[in-house]
Amino acid sequence: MTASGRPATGAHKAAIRQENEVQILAAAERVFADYGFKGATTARIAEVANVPKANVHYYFATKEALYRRVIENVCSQWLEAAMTFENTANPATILRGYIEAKMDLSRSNPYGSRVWAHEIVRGAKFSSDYISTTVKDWLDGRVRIIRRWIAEGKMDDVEPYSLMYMIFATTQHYADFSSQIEIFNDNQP
Amino acid sequence: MTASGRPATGAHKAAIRQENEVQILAAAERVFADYGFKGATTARIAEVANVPKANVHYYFATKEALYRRVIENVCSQWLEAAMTFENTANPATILRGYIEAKMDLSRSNPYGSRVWAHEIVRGAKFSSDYISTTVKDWLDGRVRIIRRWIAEGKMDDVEPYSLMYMIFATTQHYADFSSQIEIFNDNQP
DNA sequence: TTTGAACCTGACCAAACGGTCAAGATAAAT
DNA sequence: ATTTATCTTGACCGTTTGGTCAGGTTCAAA
Repeated sequence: MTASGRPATGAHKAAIRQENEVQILAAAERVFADYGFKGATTARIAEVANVPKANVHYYFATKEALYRRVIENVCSQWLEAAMTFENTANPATILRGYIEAKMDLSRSNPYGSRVWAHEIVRGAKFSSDYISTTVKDWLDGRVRIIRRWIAEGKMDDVEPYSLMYMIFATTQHYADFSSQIEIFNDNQP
Repeated sequence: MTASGRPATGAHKAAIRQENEVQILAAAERVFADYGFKGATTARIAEVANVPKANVHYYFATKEALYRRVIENVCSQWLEAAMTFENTANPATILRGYIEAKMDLSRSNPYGSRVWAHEIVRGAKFSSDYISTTVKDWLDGRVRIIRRWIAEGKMDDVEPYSLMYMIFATTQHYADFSSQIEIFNDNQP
């Protein structure tokens, strides 16, 4: 095995590695979403990815390592959705853009959202380091921008953290609780 | 074992059964909240409840039966919180009362909320029957009341289901995602 | 005091699980 | 053509898990 996780030589070998990693990661995302960390089995992930179980362990040493990769992929997608904060439009436009980007992600990648939900509800056992550094820095940055808007009289004086939590809660709800909403909606998606 | 789950004779025996069931259910709620259905072990539940593992199975035949009891307890608590809809105050007062009752439950019983979150994120495998009957009937009833308020011009014309989902999402977020919020809050609860 | 139903529990078991490994297949470098 | 590194996989293993069970204890009714 390559130490770096990147192939040493050869374009074909590189393509094989790339393709298998992507396939296993996608399968893992689905299975972790449906069963949580403990409930997901490497055998099931292998089955969904269409590779033998031993091959899953060839590309990802442990179930935990695979899970961490899935978690980080999801979260980095979300952080990118907040790029809209950087432009100079008015707060209403920027926040609407962020909310729409977040809703789009909930629709296009509900599995990732549900993996994250499992992880946090469980107590963020594997992701607390990541949250307390990368994610917290990101959030504090957006909160500072909101406070500036308020100071400049561009928006109502709301508690910025509560506002962000409300956006998180509502946008992710449609992915995380989709099974409940579908039942309420007479099983129509 | 009694077939009905209720003791046949004797006040003392009845008290023992009652006390053990309550203790096991409380322990199960905590453990299911922390680990999800699959991740929770009957051994851990027994440990938290301070009874031998075999005794857990004496009172609850299977892990699934115990889980179902926990789930139903949580949901019936929530349905009771919506009693405020029945009185004749104006919509703003009624909705504020409901939201406050829901927030109080999130604070007083975060474990139950998190068990429910695990269950729904996983796809509502064990609770879909309950949701499609009891919970759906309850929700449709509240939606009819909101539609009436709108028709009477007592509140803005918002989509009632979306409003209810927003209340669910925001009130439960503080219990379900408390580990994330605590980290954002510099690990102060 | 006897009897039997309900309660209690240590020891046990089969199944499922994450992970390992040796042996073979493939492809790039020499 | 040979070597070497990477990829592939069926078979296997130790551990954990939900659940069982036989044998014992407690308590109330008769």
